[in-house]
Amino acid sequence: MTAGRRRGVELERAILRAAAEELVASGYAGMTMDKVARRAGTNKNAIYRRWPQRAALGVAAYKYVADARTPTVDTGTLRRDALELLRQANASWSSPHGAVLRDLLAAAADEPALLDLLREQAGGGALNAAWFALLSRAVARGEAPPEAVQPRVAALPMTLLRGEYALRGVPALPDEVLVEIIDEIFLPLIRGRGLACPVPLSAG
Amino acid sequence: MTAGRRRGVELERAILRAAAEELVASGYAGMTMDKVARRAGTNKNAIYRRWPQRAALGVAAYKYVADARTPTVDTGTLRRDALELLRQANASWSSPHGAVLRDLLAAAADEPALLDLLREQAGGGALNAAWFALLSRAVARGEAPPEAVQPRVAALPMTLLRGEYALRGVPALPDEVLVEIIDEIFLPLIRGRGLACPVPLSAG
DNA sequence: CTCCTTAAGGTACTGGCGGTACCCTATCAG
DNA sequence: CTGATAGGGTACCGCCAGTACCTTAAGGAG
Repeated sequence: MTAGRRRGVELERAILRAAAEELVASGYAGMTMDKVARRAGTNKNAIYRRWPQRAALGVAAYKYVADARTPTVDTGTLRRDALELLRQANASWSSPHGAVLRDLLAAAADEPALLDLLREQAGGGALNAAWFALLSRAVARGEAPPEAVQPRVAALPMTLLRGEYALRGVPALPDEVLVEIIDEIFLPLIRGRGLACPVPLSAG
Repeated sequence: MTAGRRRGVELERAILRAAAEELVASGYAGMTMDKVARRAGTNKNAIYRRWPQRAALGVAAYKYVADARTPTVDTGTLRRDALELLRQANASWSSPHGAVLRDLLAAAADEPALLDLLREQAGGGALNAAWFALLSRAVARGEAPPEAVQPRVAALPMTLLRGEYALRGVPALPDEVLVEIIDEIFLPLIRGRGLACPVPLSAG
């Protein structure tokens, strides 16, 4: 056996791998330091030497699994672009990887420092950029008014998706919900932002 | 001293009161059974005889504080109605009472049975009805098209408010955010739902 | 008033957890 | 070869949820 004693990066990877496995197996609440140590074939000391808090290990383990793929779509129409992006997000969130993320988010309610790290992962950077790009293309095609390119509009579908996940339980959202979000809210809003009428539309 | 030994309802109220105080003082995570028992001047037995789980006590304690006021507004215009309702919700959520609710919601991520109870409290019933009433009045006044009276539209402002709370931290949302939610999203959406154009508005 | 059921009080315990201390030992740089 | 570094093993502290067991006050039935 070339066993020897693992050191440095090698051990660190082993710990992260073990932590990630515990995370997907038992959730954050079940990711015990002892269990991670045992699964990694080491002991708590080696873990605490690297991450001072259990929560820090949780975030690190999540990052270790998260592959941070940047979603890109370009189907040619606004509606199909939006639907596709939303479907990708739904698939991602309902995967084990997403379950871990949601679990971590819930668990880290009292650890404000870690919340920031997670929020970034939860759909901050790349995802938002994708929605902006989608809107810009729609404007270029004449499918949407220029006023629609706005942060709050771009973030809306993902916010609604999050809302649905918060409202319902764990399982993946049925596709009809995604279609509703797009057809009942997102697209009507974009249409409505074309009309700059501060005064009610009654009168007519 | 008329001390005596408290029994039945009297003791139950004392426990609930103590639990509620611990809840607002230290959050759900800090609401220890021992601390509740000590504050109530009793012991854990008396608590476990009534609530089999700590989470059950948490929910009961929350209900004990929650006053379940039904919000009602009627200012005469859609925009002011919506803004007022949203401001009330914001004030309620940023109050200690709201902090407890958000804390409980986060903590109960792995207790699905309790989630339902909390979700109801979190703005399910009465609040939704208020938004429906608001929309209906706007339609009656001619301020909104009848197509706007729809569950997803009614729930939208509260969903966005929740989204902002999830995104940012604890503190109360500044009023500009509420105004933006109404002016940039809610009202344009209602306007947009008047135009039933499945085909893009380009072409013109 | 007495007795007896009921429920509250007190205390101690189990088991699991996060986190720390201490000491032993393998590894690697010099 | 040697000494600093870091991994390994183990025991420990304090805290917590939940349980067991016994003592003691309260209140109703007779």
